[in-house]
Amino acid sequence: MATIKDVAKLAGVGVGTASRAMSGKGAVSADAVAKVQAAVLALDFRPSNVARALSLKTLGMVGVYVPEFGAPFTSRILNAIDAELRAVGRHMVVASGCGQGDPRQQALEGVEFLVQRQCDGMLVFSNHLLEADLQALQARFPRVVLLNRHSPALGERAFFADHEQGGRLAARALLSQGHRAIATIQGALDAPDNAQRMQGFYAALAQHGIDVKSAHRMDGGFTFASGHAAATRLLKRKDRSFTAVFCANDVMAMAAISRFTQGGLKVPQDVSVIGYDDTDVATYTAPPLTTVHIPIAQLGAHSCRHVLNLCYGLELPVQRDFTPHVVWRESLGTGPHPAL
Amino acid sequence: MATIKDVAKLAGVGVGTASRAMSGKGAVSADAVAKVQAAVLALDFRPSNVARALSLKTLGMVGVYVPEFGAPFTSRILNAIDAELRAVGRHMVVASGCGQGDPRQQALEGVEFLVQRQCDGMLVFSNHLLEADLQALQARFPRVVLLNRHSPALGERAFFADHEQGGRLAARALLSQGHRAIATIQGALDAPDNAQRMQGFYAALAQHGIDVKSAHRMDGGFTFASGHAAATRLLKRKDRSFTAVFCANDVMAMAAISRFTQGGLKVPQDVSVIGYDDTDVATYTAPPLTTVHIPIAQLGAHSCRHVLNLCYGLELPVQRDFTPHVVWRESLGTGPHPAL
DNA sequence: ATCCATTGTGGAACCGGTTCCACAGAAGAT
DNA sequence: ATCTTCTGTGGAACCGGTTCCACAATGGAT
Repeated sequence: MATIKDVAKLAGVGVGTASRAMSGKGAVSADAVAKVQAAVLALDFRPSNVARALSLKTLGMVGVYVPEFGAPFTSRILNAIDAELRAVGRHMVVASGCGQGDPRQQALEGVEFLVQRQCDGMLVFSNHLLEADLQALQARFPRVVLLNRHSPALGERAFFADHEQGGRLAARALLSQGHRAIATIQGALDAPDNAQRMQGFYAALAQHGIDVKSAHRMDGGFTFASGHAAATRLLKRKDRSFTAVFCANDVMAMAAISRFTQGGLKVPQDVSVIGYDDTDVATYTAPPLTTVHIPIAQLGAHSCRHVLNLCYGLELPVQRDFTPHVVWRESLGTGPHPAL
Repeated sequence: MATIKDVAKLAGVGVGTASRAMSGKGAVSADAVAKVQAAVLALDFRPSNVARALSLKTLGMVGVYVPEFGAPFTSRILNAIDAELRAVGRHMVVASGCGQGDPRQQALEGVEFLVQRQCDGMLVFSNHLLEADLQALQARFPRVVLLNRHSPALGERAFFADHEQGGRLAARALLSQGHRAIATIQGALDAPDNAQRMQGFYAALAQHGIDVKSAHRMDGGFTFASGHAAATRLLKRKDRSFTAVFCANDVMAMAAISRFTQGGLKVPQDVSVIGYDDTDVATYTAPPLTTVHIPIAQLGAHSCRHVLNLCYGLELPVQRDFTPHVVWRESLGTGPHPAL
């Protein structure tokens, strides 16, 4: 591999001149530039960005932590981030939660790994880190941005959608179709965004004096399997008075539809289902899923821009408003009551 | 940030000794080791692996190219790769296909990006690179491994499942359930693995003198939308004599089930559907999808090990046999003919 | 003719590790 | 007592870029 010294020698100039000629920073004569360019071409010179990184104290890379590549939001977030980074010539180093230990431990480890790799900045997508973990991280490594989660410690460096509003929207969608007897399958108990959407959901129902029987409140975990299991539990109840189910994400909603169908219930004729997230699968369930759209790609893109601004002094426009809305498809039918 | 010089000074030793004490390579007295360790702790010293990389000529990172994070296999492959890399203290740099240009152009760009970033090795997952592209890449950057695809240029550095066998298994599954009138929705036309599975599928049918009417052969593109569109076209045909559909991946199969259900056809009573890949969604469609399992996670893991062996002289065991098998669920019912 | 910017230049220092090398001192062999 | 190992050591060179600095040339103003 040719080095800058080879280039300088072949071009008949000093290394300083060669470096300036290539970077365009500093004064160089047109003649020198031409000679250097010729040498670069002749030698197929590619600068080592390890050496450059050592000198400039930046690798031009941003770390991204995701719990799992297959999780609902992950792919959209990563696509958005990669596009933003590549657009400005940076790249991403991804760490996912692996190894043994609980999810928090995995996240701590993954993040630690990224810190050690000397990323210039970091994007973290995790429900399992504690506020104290974030605080400690942020003290040691200031250029962290948190995705899909609020955090006092991070303040402006946390990007999140209004999940309470999302929950309210889901509730209103059900009420507007005449449902009153409602069941829920919530997401991971320790996930803040789960708590928010459920809170918004129950609050909007309460406004109309409606309550979800505790017997119809199922715990889930945001996964296919947990949604399937929760749906099974709902089917097994003797009291199957509910006419609609709110699932805290689409993955669980899809599994629930699958389970209901297997159990002989028709969606939406026998039971309506509303999901949350509007991930890719939602359009292609049977029937297609009515769900609350979360603009997660934008959230990924803008949080990435924020990191870029922090790390490289850029001034990319950053937006912080990620308002959810309901996408109407076919899994939500009309219920027995008048619309509210 | 403390440097090794600070550590050496505080410990009262030379930098050479400090380096040796930390790495454990070379002779150092127990006394020196103790002093260095104390200094490391006192200063919270973390070696710069940029500097280390410059000296050792390796960054300890492996590049991974994937066309899209949300594509069916992507998440399983990435999970597997990340686990393997982290297990040996390496990390991955991911580039996805973004920017404008056709998929081939995007792949070329993404791969080029990784080369320039000086990865030690590279894992490429792309159907769109031409054989000539692979040859050129491999000449310039020898430590490339190709995923899910055969390539003469790469030989042992290409890892792939036996998709012809997969296609045959799908055909036999349909025949064994008494189906003769069969429709197909194939994947991307330019994808080698699509061609292989379709070839195996048609060959196995032909062995029993059965043909798929050209009117029942639909083109797809491995995406939800393309599967949905193909199913729509099948529904619109006046001649709806088929009793089963083979879809070249699960994503299209899921969309097809959704579309059939919407069109008033019951799966599997009116039409059977068999998918391909056995991705996460397959278990939770309505009804659950019978499909051909491809051990893609193992393929990811073992190709990654191969790269590790190439790059770092490791001797991790590498397996190259990725035999598909059918996973029986409920979307495939019995047809009107005797089993074959 | 003298002075002062201005422009362009080569080389050295620097980034922070690893490793080679020369050399000191102790232990063992003759 | 002398000669050889052997262990441990500090410092210098090195990796390949960037940038600072001293120092020409060049040109214009006085």
